[in-house]
Amino acid sequence: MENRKNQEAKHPIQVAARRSGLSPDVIRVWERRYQAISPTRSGTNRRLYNDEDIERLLLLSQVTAAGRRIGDVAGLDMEQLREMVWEDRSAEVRLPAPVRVDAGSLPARHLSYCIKAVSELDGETLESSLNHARAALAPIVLMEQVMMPLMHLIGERWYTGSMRAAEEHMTTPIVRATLWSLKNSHRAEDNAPELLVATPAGQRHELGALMAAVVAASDGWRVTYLGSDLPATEIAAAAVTRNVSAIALSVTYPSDDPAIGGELNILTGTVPAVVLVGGVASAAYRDGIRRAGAIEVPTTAVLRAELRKLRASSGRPGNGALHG
Amino acid sequence: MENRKNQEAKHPIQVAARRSGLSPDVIRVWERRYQAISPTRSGTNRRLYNDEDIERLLLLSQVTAAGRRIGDVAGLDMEQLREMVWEDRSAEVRLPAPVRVDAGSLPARHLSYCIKAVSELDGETLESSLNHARAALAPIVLMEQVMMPLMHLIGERWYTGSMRAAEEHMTTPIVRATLWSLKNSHRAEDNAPELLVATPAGQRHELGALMAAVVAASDGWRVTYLGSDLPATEIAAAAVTRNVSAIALSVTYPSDDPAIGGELNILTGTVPAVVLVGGVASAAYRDGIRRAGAIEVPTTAVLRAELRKLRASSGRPGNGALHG
DNA sequence: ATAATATTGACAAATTATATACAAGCTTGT
DNA sequence: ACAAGCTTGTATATAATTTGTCAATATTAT
Repeated sequence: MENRKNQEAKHPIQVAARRSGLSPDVIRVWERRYQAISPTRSGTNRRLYNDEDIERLLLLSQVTAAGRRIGDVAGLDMEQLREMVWEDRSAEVRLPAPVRVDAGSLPARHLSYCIKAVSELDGETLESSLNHARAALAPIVLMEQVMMPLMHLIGERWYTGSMRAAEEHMTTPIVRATLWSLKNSHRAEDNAPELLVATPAGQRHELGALMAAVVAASDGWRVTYLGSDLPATEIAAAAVTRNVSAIALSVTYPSDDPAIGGELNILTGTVPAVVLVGGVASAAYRDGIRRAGAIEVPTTAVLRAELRKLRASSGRPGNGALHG
Repeated sequence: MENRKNQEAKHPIQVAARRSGLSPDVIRVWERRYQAISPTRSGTNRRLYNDEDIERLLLLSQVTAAGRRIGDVAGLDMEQLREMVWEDRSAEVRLPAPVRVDAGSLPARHLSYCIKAVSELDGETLESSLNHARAALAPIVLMEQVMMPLMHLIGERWYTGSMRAAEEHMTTPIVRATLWSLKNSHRAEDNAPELLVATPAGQRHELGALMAAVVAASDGWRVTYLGSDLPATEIAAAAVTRNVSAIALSVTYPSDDPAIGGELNILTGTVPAVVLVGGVASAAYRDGIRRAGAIEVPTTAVLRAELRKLRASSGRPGNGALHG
């Protein structure tokens, strides 16, 4: 689907405009003044763009949105433009911080109650155990030292055969509901920065994404939560609609197929927002993440740090990239 | 859906207009000017469209709505049109269409607030709208006249291209959380009958299952909720562990593969519990349900009736007066 | 008979192309 | 710092083209 660019397909200027985010006027004037593209013409003199023309327009709209002048970049070839987009993105990329794990006794006690309830398929008790833990522990501790070990342990026992899938299926909605109410216990202020949280296509486990949502909400962000298994084009569209300054993705399946990289490229290529990627499998995609100009966020602590950095430097860099 | 195209069925132009969203005038002029379709004629010269003609008209209306000119695309074949629709939908970054709703009854008014919030991807407002509706309406009314129409409408608009998948993905977790808290607002008594609620393997939409859980919980059942996409063997194992007297399943995808029937047979064959099957696609599995000895539950009202019958026949005596 | 459909012709609205103008934001030179 | 000039997106005007809608008339359906 990706290398299948159909060079024959000719698109009218309206389609080129919608896909690139530029207005037809700008497309025409870029052609006239700088020969930025050279569409063919129909029998009645209408401009016809092929897929490469449109990709070029998209690249040009990105580099100009990054502050460059159209007159300076109109003559560059595709490869130079692509490289320039990457450079502009990776200017924001920073290296992640180390990780730390702790095994305390109080969280461990709560965890053991939860495990007991799970092994008896007792949803009611699991729910009240989690609520007790929630009252006794800080949200981060609850998530990192109760919920995450709980899910991990269930998965492990399922793998070794001492637990069934049913246990995991009973636990997930309950943990999910607890996370949701945790997230909702924070009310975003009117001028709060906007964050999109989702799980890319093919990734169906959403607890990691919900934890990211909780972290962000507790840090004052307004979070739009899009759940799991959403194609990059949809995430991009939502990001434009909400005009978010950052997107957080959670990945849990490591995959031999580097499609996640392709999805990431779509995102970083079409949306003027910082893309953060976390989840237990994020390390497996490290190269793709870096290449796409996204930021790897291995832990909730790093996520929080990156969010704070973003908020501090929030000059709203890509504010006018796409006009309405 | 796919092999069910009846090539014999001939529809008058009014039907073609309704289904494609085009006016009869436009359909005729597209035929006259561009030979976009070639309907057969009746003995008295009326145009007669078959299902493929109508699908073609629908595709053409979609690609023109995406900015293409009818003169450019009228000659393409079905496959090219389908691909074009797909490409346009995924390449476009903006939200397609406006919304309009009419306010009538009380539930309809709540629904219209929800729809507005959804179309603006405003999760916060959607959530508070649902909470208002929850406070103002009975749970059954909330589910059947607000939540279900809302999800249905979103699906419909996604199908016609005026909404994106992102809207649905934002809405589902919020509706789900509301249902969950609805379910948790009922506390089961110690001697309450036990019910298992899940979605069989391959069925990933869990909202219907959650509604069943709410109905049962509000009727005094202790509900163990197992979420979505769970193989029958797992459901059976959980049913034995919890010693439930009934299992409620929700199916939303109709499938040519009668595997659901096989799954049902596993359940009814291994577990001494009544199996109830509901959900928007339950009618499609009617034969398999009946053959497996399960009960089809087309509506929440029927579900409630069946649950009460079960409780009256096998439940504890002296527990009859819970509520009316 | 009233309503719907078919045919033809015409027309208005929308889109497009081209050229020109203009305003806001920069460089640059002093 | 300030003015002049350049850059760049947007707006206007005009002509050509495309496209949706309407009107008039004849035929058919209910």
